[in-house]
Amino acid sequence: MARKGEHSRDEIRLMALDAAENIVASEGYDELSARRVASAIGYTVGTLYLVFRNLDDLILQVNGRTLDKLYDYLKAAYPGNPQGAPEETLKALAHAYIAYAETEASRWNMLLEASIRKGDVVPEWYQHKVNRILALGETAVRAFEPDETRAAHAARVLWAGIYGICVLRIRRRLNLAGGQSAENMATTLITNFLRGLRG
Amino acid sequence: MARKGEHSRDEIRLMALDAAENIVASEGYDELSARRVASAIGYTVGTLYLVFRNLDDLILQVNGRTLDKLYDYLKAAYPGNPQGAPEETLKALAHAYIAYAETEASRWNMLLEASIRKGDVVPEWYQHKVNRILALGETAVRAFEPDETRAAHAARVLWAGIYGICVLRIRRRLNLAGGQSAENMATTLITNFLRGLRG
DNA sequence: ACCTGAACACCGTTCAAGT
DNA sequence: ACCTGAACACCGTTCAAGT
Repeated sequence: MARKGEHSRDEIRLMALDAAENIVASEGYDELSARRVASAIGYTVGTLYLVFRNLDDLILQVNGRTLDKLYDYLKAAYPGNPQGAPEETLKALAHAYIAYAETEASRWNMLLEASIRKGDVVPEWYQHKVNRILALGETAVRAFEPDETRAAHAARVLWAGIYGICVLRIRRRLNLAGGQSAENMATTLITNFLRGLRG
Repeated sequence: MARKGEHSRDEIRLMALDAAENIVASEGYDELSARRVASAIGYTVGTLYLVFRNLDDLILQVNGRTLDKLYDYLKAAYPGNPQGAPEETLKALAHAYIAYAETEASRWNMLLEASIRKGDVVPEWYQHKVNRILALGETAVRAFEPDETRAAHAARVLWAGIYGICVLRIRRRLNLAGGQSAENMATTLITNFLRGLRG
């Protein structure tokens, strides 16, 4: 199939990431394997290990792209001027986050599945992508909590809450009670938390 | 090894669940496999499939036992009379939940790892065990929200928040900022949410 | 230099065959 | 009746060998 020098190392890398995303999107995370990615791009498994450290590395890089897409998605939902109505801004952000987790369920689920092998640490570039997303909410929270450290703390707590709701939704653990939607739960969370923060 | 009739079907079942818990506790969820469980109890893999539908079924049953243990653990931390100070009760519950997730990290992580194969539904007995845990918080929330439906909703939102914090902790995604502990985050969440609920 | 192909040590699941 | 053992169709990862 693929002959020598037909694709650069970076081309192979991008082809592999695309292929991985397609497999996960169409058949689910469980169907993702190094062998399947390799055959999808017309290379042997061995080749993948010239480009990625291992399968976890490939997954981490797919997740990096997902975090970028999520960031863009949230930015688009961000209603212009945060000075206007910070509470509405936060709700819009949360609902956009939930909408992304839902419409791109396989991709978002992959963020959750990615396990950190013991000893490994989340790389710095990955942390950066996460922090950029958190920063979106932080700005809005500062309207309620001027102290920067406390605002950062509060924003993270809120985000963890929305995150928990999404995990329960994606893991299908939310049909426990009277079918409350993730959106309703997020609204309840934000409304009460911010009212409490105001004093 | 094991000869005919040496153990009843139910004995084999319990031996397998114990063995699975030991493997996960000592070597992590990734090391759990049907073959390893089988050899740990001195039977062939095939035997496991006489007792369990498949590996996911085995995992689900281990998780059922974990939910029971978690329930007992939370009950023990429950400070007697909820009439006394409901906010303290909720904080005690949340901190106990976090403490369990931390001290029994491998077990709690397994609850999260268990994926619902598409088409499958969480069985009724499992739902029941989850609901029993949620009910603990619900009672305390009713002091702030007399309406039963709304109290149930609020309790679930709070629980989802604590859950999210625990997921982030277990997935090692919490060392993002100034090392805020899960306990601090839970306290912030509960304090503000309840203050908001009060009006 | 770049990639292959086979090997190693594993998987989950099934089921004819043995005791 | 109860359990085995081998088979099937897969894994992740490595690395000598080919072009």
